[in-house]
Amino acid sequence: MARPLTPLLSVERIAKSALALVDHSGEFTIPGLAAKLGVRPSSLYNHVSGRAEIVELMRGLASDHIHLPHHGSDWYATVTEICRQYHNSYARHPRLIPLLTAYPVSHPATTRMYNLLAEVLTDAGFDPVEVLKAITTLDSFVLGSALDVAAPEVVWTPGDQAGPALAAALATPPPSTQQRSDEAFDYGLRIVMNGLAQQLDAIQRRTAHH
Amino acid sequence: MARPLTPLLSVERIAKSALALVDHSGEFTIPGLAAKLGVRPSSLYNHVSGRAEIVELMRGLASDHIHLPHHGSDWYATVTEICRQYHNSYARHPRLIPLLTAYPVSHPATTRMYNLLAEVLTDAGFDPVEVLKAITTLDSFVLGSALDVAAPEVVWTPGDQAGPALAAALATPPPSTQQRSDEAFDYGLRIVMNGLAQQLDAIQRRTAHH
DNA sequence: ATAATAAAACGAATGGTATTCGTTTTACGT
DNA sequence: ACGTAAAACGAATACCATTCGTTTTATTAT
Repeated sequence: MARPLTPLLSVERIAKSALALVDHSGEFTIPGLAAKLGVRPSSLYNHVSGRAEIVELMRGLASDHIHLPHHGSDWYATVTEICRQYHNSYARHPRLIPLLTAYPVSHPATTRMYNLLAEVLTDAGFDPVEVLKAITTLDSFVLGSALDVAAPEVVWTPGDQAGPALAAALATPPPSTQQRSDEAFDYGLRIVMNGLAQQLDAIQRRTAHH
Repeated sequence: MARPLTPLLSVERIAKSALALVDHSGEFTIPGLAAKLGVRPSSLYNHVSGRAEIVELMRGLASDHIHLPHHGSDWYATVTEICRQYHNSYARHPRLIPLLTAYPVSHPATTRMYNLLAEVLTDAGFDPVEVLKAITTLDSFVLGSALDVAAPEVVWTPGDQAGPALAAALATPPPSTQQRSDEAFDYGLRIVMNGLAQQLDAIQRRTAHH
């Protein structure tokens, strides 16, 4: 087969197909992707440099759905919304997460988010050295929650190893895996945000005292 | 070569060598492990079922370092210590984390930890349905922090993409990656714990009110 | 228009990985 | 002492990612 009139492939088609493949099957292999695209594996290399780049393209597709809020007057609400957006970008593609955690790369959308977080937290009253830790805290929680979506943890099926307290906690039937995970995220985000608000109070009380 | 007087391999030797390999190089391949053990790849299969089992063995080695505290009277201190132990079991082997996130399996040490957490939180006054969410929150944060250790996020090297607020936050030089990560974990854990304490207050105030 | 260039597919080949199987020697239990 | 099973090996299989050379055709420049 020779060069077709209209190209069978494009970077975008490859990326979208790869993401669809991962979303659907959790697998990601070059032959598998090529088959889905009706093409031979080697053809992909005319458009992308290799597997790693395709993973980055998928990261981009997921990240680009992040819609950052405006820097409003209410830091609590703004940060909450940023985290929700960030979380959703992962939660939409749970099976992608293990691929992304393999190696870290900066993506423009992520950097934009960090910048906005830094601004909002700084304006709220956190001093620079705390801003960094606060961002890391939020980032860790969001990332961890994403993994929880991808890998429904032990807790939910501990079988007979569950003690009385854990068994009692598990007694209430989970509506669905998705909803369970969403509710857990909302709850956890509120916990973290309240912790940060409390920390901010402490800072301001300390400052006012001097 | 035939069966040697004293076996060259054992499950334990394989597991420890594999973990040492991952810790040192981040790579984990059967040929690589066999080479490190001075043995041919196929010999490993006389002791373990395959790559997946070796990963689980490594998970076990990491988890077994978890030393759970006694169920003391101070739920805040006890939960904090559990999380610290949990975190350390990951932080000791950062490069192992991506392998573990690939697919989730329950380990006895983890289940024990969940049980203890459920007990302590229940006794502290959380009702069963909240216990589950609280545990998930803590789990997500610890897991996310582990990923942060494994995959130093964008924040720390945003190059010229950093806005003024983020740049200011980054101005203070990090002593070391390890210490930066540890401090961030301590800070975040305090934030989350304070958030939980506040939530508990709200519960108890609500209960007393009725 | 035509000639040169580059794009975009393919097939074949390379090197790496996980795993299986049969073989051999030897340790161990009866 | 003998049979069995352990524990190494080498060879073979079946993937996977990637590279390279070939072919055909679109595009671009003269």
